[in-house]
Amino acid sequence: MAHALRYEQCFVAIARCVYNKNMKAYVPPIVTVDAVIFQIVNNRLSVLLIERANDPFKGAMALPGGYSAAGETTKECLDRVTAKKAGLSINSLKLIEQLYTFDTVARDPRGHAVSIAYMGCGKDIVPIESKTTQSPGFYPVDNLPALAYDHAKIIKYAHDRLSSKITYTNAVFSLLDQFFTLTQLQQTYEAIFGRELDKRNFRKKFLSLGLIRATNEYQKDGAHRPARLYTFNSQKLESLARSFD
Amino acid sequence: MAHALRYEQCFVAIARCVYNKNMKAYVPPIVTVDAVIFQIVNNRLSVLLIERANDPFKGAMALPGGYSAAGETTKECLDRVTAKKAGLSINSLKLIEQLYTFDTVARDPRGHAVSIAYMGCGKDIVPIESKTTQSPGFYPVDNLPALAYDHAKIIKYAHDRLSSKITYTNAVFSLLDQFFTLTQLQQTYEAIFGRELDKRNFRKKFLSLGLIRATNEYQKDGAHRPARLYTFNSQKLESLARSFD
DNA sequence: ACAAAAGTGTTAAGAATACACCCATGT
DNA sequence: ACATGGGTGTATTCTTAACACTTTTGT
Repeated sequence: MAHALRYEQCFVAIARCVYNKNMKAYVPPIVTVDAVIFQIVNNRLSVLLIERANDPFKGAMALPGGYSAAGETTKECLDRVTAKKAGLSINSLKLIEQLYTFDTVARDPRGHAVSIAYMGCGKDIVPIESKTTQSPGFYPVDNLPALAYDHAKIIKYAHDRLSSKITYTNAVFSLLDQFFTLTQLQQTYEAIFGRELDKRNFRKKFLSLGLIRATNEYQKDGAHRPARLYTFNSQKLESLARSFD
Repeated sequence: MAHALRYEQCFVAIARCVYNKNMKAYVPPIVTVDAVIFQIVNNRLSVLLIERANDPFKGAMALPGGYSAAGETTKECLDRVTAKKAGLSINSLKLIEQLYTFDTVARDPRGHAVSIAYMGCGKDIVPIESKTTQSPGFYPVDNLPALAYDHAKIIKYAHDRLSSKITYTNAVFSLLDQFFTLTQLQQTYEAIFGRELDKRNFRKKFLSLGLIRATNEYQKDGAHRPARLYTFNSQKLESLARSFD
């Protein structure tokens, strides 16, 4: 009975969605979420992938994602599915934002799916494996394996968004430790842009933006002069006075 | 029987979405689309609104929008609902792009709805009224009536997107006629930014971008010197070499 | 002493800003 | 002739881009 009631509620929900073109009843599209989670690994921009446990695309690498249910926001849904499949909570990220909603009818072989993609960034993210995780791991974006669905396109979209985001906001903070050297900062930009920047110009310009401040700490890191550590004035996303690069 | 079969298919669709947290069955969220359609009216940025025919928010002004069904892309859905409720096809727009997906659980009083918002721009758009249209009209964004749902927030989001879009792309073309004067171009920027620009600097900079070319035509428009007409080299969205303003 | 990365300044070219008058037309 | 909006240039400041050597440390 309780079940019957719920199914009736489903019917009500569907009935609202029904659209009578050509007198045919339509079902609502399935809503899924997908996460593009970046971090810097060995000075390379890398993205979190899992290995699909089931068909379709069983065995292929894919972004962590899953079905959304009514009553949870898509962000809550995202947290649930990344925790389950990739062993990490989006709360451990320093930045998470909605990217784009991908909706080609033929996208998912099982039927029409609307996928709301999010982009997240963090530092020193380590997936915690469990019975439900599917071999999560980070893969450099410039050398990705074959991917399920249209996930290669989604990753490219996220990478493009991140590239432009770091030019007009302080979004790099999300890929760095709280304290970092100017070289680490520059290498993060270079990893995302995929090209080298001039050291003197980079430092001059970045310091002039007033986003970061020097600390009195130094990082000793081998047989060379120690590097001064800097920190962001704000760990929240802010727009730059003038855009970068 | 045919109906029973379809409902079964619905169940299958829902069953895929069911998520058993706390052993409760969940229904998928409802997917809707909303259109933020801009045009310049009397040198003011204006947005297309309809008057809601039904509850909730019956009688209030709202963005045209409606339920998405499986088997159509969200853009196809958008075209269908704007044609029905506002009497215009999105094909009559010079620009249409997906904005953001709004998904707060409490957004729609009827239940959890995920709304995929699109932004469109055009010139000389005239809604064609029919039995299904709901008093469509354009309202200046700086003087909007009370709006249903969270549509005020969606319009602000679209306006912000448009403001930044015209600084790093040639997107203004979508709000202008094929041939236009530099004053019209400047007024379009001013209407979107909500502030005045210097005439000489504006012209110098815009012409230096190489996006438009002068024609040999002039627009005579009253008791003053006729204005030269210009045209965009491309009517497709392109990025600017350096950003504007 | 040497290897390795950190740190630092100048010059030249280009872009942004501020600002005021003459031009062509219709009445 | 006058009212109206169209059209134009210069000087200053700021920003960008190109470019090479010295400093500090560990071995």
